[in-house]
This record gives sequence, C-alpha cells and structure tokens, in this order.
Amino acid sequence: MVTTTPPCRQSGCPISFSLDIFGDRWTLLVLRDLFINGKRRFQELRASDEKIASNILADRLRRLEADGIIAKTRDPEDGRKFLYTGTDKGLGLLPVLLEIAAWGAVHDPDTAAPPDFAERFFADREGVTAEYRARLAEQPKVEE
Amino acid sequence: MVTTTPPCRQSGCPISFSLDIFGDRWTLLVLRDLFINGKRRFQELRASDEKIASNILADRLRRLEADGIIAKTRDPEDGRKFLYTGTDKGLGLLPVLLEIAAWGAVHDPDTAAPPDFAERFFADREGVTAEYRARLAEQPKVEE
DNA sequence: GAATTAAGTTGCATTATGCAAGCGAGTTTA
DNA sequence: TAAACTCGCTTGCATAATGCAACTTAATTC
Repeated sequence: MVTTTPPCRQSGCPISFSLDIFGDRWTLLVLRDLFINGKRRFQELRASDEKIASNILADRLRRLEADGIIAKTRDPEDGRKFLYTGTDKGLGLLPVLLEIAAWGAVHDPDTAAPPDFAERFFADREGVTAEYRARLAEQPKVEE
Repeated sequence: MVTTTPPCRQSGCPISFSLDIFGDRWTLLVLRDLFINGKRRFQELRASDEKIASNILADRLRRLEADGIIAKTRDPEDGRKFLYTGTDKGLGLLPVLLEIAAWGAVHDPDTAAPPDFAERFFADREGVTAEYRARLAEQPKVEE
C-alpha cells in the first residue's frame, strides 16, 4: 500500500506546514481539478492530462480528507460513486492555486491559459478569485 | 548523482508547468530561505530547520539556476563562497510563497508566524508583498 | 605549505512513485 | 435473479527520488 502518512517537518514555519500537506507532485493538481476544473469523482480526476496513477490518487484523496481539505460523500444518484468536494479550509487554497497559475501563465511560452488571465488576476486578485469561487458554487450542492 | 532533469508533464496547464519547477518537497523551502529569510549561501541554506541534504540542495540550486529562477555568483569578499540570489522571474514567486504562508499560518495551530501576519496579508496583499520585496532589496547588491 | 572552510560529489539504504492487473460492492441488463 | 458491467479502489512489483555519511576539490587563512 501507499504511505498515507505524510512527512512532517514540524519547524513551526507556515510554509513548511503547508508543504507537508500539498508539497508534492500531485496534490495541488488534484485540488486544481476539484476547485478550478469542476471535477468531483475519482474517474474524472484520473482522466486528467497528467495521468495520475490510481493508487496515488486514492492516497492523495485519503490524505486530503484526513487533513480536512476535502470531504467525501456518496453520490445520491449512484451509490457506486463518491463525490469529493472542498471544505472551507480547502477552498482557502484557491488563491494559492490561482497565484501559481498566474506565475505559470506568465512564464510558460506554451501556456493554454486564457490570454488575459494573468493580467486580469494581477489587476484584481480578489475579484478574479471570487469569480472562480462563484463558478464552483454553481455546482449542485452536496450535503455534508 | 541526483537527477537534475525534472519531470515534465507538458499538459499546457500553467499550474502543471509551475509544479514541474517547484512542485516537490524542497524547492519552495529553498526559495523561502532565499526570498523571505534573506539567506544567500549554501551553508546558510543547509542550516534550515528542515535539514535538507547537501546533495538535494545542490540539485535544487542547479535546477533553479537552469530554470532562470536564481542566479549564482561568486562572493566578491571570499572567493570560496557563492551567492545565490533571485532573478526577476524568481522574485515573481514571492506572492506564491506569501499566499502559502498565509494559508499555513491560519491553519497551523502551532505556527511560528507573527500573530497578525495572515490578517495583514489578506487585508493588503500587494502592500505586504511590497514590504517583503523591499526587505530583500536592502541586502547589499550583487552584480549579475 | 599545512590546516581550515565552502561547496559540493559519491555510494548506498530507504522511501515514494509508476504501471498493470485484480478485487469487491453497487448497478444495469437479460 | 443471475450475468455482465462500473466504480473506487488495492496489490505486487519495477523504477525513480530522497536521506545519510563520508569523501573530494578549490580557495583561504595561518
């Protein structure tokens, strides 16, 4: 089985604390798909361009749930399926994701980001973040 | 020897692009020490609370330089030493670091961050970021 | 020119990740 | 109602990344 227990460096540094949770090659991509791309199910998350392995995805979802970043519920419409959705704590990472996206959009010559994304974000971080938050809220709600 | 060639997922996603550069357990901690804690030399970076191994540190510095995030110069005052400093591209990551720090400061019950850091940051991201940028600029300059 | 310091490298053990296949519970189909 | 199918995983095994201790090389001080 895959680890499940993340490394813990306990230095008191808030950046180190954060990286103990999402400082690896996959966690932020999972959160991107959940919070920005509107995905909510295991198979949707697996289908990303980056091709995450199923055991790694299962492990990251387990960790994120254990850390209170996401919540796992059964799909009311199909009992085989689960839905993964962000908690308030998790959605607090939306600005982190967008800040990372904006830097990448500026420096990646082959970026697929909308051409004015970074410009708009730097001109109005709160506003653009609110837009993305609102788009997420449009999704049919799930009881926790 | 350690890899030096980072994984490249080439999905066009700006977040994926960014994480190919700093989506690992150590790179952002190195940048934290350089950009926030004012460190500039190999030994200073090694001495962090998180105890990075010297081969990993050497590898990350090499990658960061190759990616144009930092520049390496000889210390004019002691020819044995090198100085590592952020480029403009690299300093563009300061908002990313501070956003991560703010989230961590809010959610880590044992954070060592200044008590009002997150509050101040969320109230005035640009202002707080400018403060940190200014603090860095106070350091004696290095010719590139 | 001998000892010291800085910045690494090397070799090897441990841990994380990648890949393919399989499994059990819930759902649809005949 | 049983066979076939989906979905969300787990398992086993190969490869890659990381951790640790010791060693090397170049510059500096004594």
